[in-house]
Amino acid sequence: MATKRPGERTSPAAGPTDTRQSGAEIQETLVYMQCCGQEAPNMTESNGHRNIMNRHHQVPVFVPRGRTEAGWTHPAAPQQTTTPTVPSCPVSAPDSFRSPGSVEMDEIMAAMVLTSMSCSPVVQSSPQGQNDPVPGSSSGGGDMECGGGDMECGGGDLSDSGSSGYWSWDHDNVSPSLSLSVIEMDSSPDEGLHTELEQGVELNVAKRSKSSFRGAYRCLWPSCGKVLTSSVGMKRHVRVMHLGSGSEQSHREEDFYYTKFSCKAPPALVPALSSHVPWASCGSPPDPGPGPGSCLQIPSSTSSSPSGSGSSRPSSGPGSTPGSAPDQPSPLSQSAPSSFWQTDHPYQACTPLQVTVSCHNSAPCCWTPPPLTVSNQHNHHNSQVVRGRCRSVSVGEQWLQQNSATNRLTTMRAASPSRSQCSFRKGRGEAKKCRKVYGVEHKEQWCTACRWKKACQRFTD
DNA sequence: CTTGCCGGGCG
DNA sequence: CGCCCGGCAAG
Repeated sequence: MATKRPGERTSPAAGPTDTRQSGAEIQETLVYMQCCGQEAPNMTESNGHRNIMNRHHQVPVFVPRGRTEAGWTHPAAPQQTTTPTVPSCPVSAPDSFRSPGSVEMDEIMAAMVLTSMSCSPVVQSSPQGQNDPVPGSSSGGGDMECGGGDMECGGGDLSDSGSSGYWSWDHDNVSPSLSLSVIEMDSSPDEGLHTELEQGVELNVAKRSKSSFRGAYRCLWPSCGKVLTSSVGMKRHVRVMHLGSGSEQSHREEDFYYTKFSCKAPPALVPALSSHVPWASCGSPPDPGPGPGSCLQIPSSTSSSPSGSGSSRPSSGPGSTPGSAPDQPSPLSQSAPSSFWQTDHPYQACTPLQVTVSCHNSAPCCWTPPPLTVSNQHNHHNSQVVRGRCRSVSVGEQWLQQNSATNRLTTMRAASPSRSQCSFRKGRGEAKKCRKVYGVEHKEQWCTACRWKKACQRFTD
């Protein structure tokens, strides 16, 4: 587990997908970055390994586009005097470790990279993608390179942390979203359904992100459905109510626990969708839909990706790509989830096993095994992924439980009549047997089998 | 407890 | 084999 090739995972992170970066955006990014920069030290403290990354961008990875919310920063860095609210004066942050100028450059670079990363996990596989977005940076190629280097380093660090923190991302501050990437990559089989859905989702998300729409934020925490209009507020809510204000990580993780949804879409949908995700991810991950996908999966993935760690930073999560998924335009979201569920389970239950198990008798025996097998198979498929998920993180688990995906499965197992040793003994047939027909008194009229206490030959079922 | 039968033993 | 029966499982 320990070491993983940082380069592979992390560096590629940058996503070509999201290239649209206007000057304005950049500026915004800058602002945030700097704000973060200040924070960085604090955050870093907890995880020694991340230093490198932090230096350049401890950023909340996702840079809120289009809207500058002062709020974004404050939770993290209260001490900070300079209010980022005004995007126009990025330089204002005096605290940064380096001279403003250099910092600026690096930060910009970092920001871009991160931004891109957050947007498209897909990219992970293609390192080149990273650069794509960068071009925008007027600054210098040289910096670019540096940035890349840093990224890599960062990646390494991250991954390391990831490895160690597999079971508890809390430790490393590895946010759930990270896992996403992993899942996506690992997971294999995709079913048409899933794919379709995902595609749809993707599209929707894309649309959404492009067109800044106004929405509300809904807390995804299991039993909490709180809806707030401001992301800041939601973050705060999550942090305070669910994460506990104390933890530093919470700053970044809040993002995962809430989702943005458009006013149109009924909040209810949101949770549903997200809840499904877990399973969905199992089935179809491949399509790493950019940010969006990630958003959806986040909860579940959280747990799953142990190593995943690094690349997709927490950031991107829902927050930045806000809406992440949930609020899709109704139709999709609606259909998707429900279908997921229904399809899913039945499917699981029946599919594999029936085939696998050879039933001599039509009887119960056959049925029994299936569930078990199924579940197992399922797990195997995603092996790590699934397991990780299950085990892992609180949130993920909670989600799962909530949705009872797990529960159902479990239940199935338990419930499944483990008649076990199918002795093939015929259950009591409905047909009357000689004994019943003729009665004990007329034993002589019974068929020989019956007389011999064997299976009745006269009235076979 | 009653039934239906499997598994075996005996001749 | 033909006959019987001990014993188990389902109802």
